[in-house]
Amino acid sequence: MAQEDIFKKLVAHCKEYGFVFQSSEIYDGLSAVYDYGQYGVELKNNIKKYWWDSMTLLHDNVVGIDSAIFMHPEIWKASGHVDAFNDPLIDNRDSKKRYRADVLIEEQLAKYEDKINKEVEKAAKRFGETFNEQQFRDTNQRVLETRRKWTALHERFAQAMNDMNLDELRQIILDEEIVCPISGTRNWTEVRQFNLMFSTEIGSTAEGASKIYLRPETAQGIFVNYLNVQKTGRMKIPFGIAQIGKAFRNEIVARQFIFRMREFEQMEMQFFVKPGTELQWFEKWRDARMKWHRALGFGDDNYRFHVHEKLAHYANAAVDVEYRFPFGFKEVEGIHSRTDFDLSQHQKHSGKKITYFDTETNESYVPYVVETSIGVDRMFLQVMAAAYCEEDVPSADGKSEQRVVLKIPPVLAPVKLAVLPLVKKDGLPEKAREIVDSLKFDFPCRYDEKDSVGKRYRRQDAIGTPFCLTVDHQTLDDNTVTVRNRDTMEQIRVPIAEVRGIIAAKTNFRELLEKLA
RNA sequence: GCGAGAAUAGCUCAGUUGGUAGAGCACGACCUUGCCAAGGUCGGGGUCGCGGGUUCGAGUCCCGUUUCUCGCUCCA
Repeated sequence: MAQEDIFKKLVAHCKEYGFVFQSSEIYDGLSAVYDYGQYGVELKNNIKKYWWDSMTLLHDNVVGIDSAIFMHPEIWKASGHVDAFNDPLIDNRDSKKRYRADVLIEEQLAKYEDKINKEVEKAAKRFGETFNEQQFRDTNQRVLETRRKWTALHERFAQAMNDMNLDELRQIILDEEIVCPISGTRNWTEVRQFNLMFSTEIGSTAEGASKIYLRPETAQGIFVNYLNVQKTGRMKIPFGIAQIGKAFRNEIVARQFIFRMREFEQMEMQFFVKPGTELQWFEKWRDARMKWHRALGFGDDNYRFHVHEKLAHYANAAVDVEYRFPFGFKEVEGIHSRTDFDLSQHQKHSGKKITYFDTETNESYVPYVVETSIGVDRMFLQVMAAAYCEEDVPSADGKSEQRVVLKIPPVLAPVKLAVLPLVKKDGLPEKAREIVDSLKFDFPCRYDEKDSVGKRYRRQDAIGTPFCLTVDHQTLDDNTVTVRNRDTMEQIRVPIAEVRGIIAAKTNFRELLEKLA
């Protein structure tokens, strides 16, 4: 089956079985925003717990925080988001191509510079042989003319960018007769600005409200709390701060289901280190994070690193963990060596000294940062994609049929155990209810008595329940039940008293975390 | 954001030249069977995405709009 088909089925499955719904669906939906359903929220919470525990339990030098979504507007100037997230874009109506208006104008400036250089080069070569005063004057005139144009354009452009005057930017493109490289025409649309940050207002308008942004990443909440945590937690470098929280980006095109959403959740850990040691910590965390992914058992070959060739302005090393999705390898997590960019920027913009005094070396420095940043929603999609299976199984009449099963690692599964009376009579339902009541304090259990037991097994397969416990007539005699394994469909008969221990051992985080320690 | 296509029950879909909406599965109740789904009987559920227009009459034709899919574009 084509990989895209599997992806479509996965999306349909997510909706049909209560994992993910489109936001505001009864009002025709809201683009690129999704809600998690009754099983989705359980899976998502389990993923978050796996990450949180692996960070804060396994490392005594990593602590968590939960910072607010609203932050001081100056933070986004310091971080570079206000500038970087405000690109002016223009479309060519003929080629249907979109360009950054500022880039088009910069290219025009570069053309002038080329022209000047070529003239000068040509003249130097010619006058090396013979000198002609008239030619010299003409060349000089042309160079001066071009240089004048360059200067005028440069000033006009700088002014327009400074004011973010979109009409002026468009006018510059028209005046300079800039054409689309594809269509060669000057049939341009208006210049539009797509601010990737959502904004709202804080304070009552009567008293003069001020613009405030919904954070486009959670990292800055950690950076601005660096001093608080370091001091109150008596943290010594190296140490890390972990955070799970929502972030918001007004994506121009946000598609591919929950892979790219306008409102999404990040799990980020910023690890503060001594300058000069950042690359070895970068490597350590890169490997630790890969281990975390592979410990889930979806197959080591389905993960790979993607090393960034082009680095963001703040980074001196960056790598992605990619997973083989049905639509190709895609980024799930990023590990970045962010240098001291963020803390230095906040030091500059806030005017507060953000340095660490190292008592071992008696040095004072701005710490370097190694970041691990993973999207909860992408991780959720990755688990669902990896878990979704269509299997041929033998049916009662000897033929083969298909079952859809989510092979979610038991520790992440939304429901751990389904308790099923074999028949809906003879006191079996009552006995089954009794078992649910005794186990519901330990892990999520579900009771189901509707339809044949085979059908109930399939329903549990579809939501990834790792174990089904069946109460039959023998149970009433000797207090034993059968426990069915989701993946092998094999059953074992065990005393009721042992069920709690068996299920708990397989669904506890301890076993998984021990692989990472 | 641009272009093309689509939208009818929870899901998958049918619905003729315009004449007051159907199937299968799913769901609920009861009966029956009883360890790997789809026996029987009965039942609930749709202002046909939304808003206008044409018409005696619109699921069907026209316009707008929203959402989705695909392509382009974008993507710290």
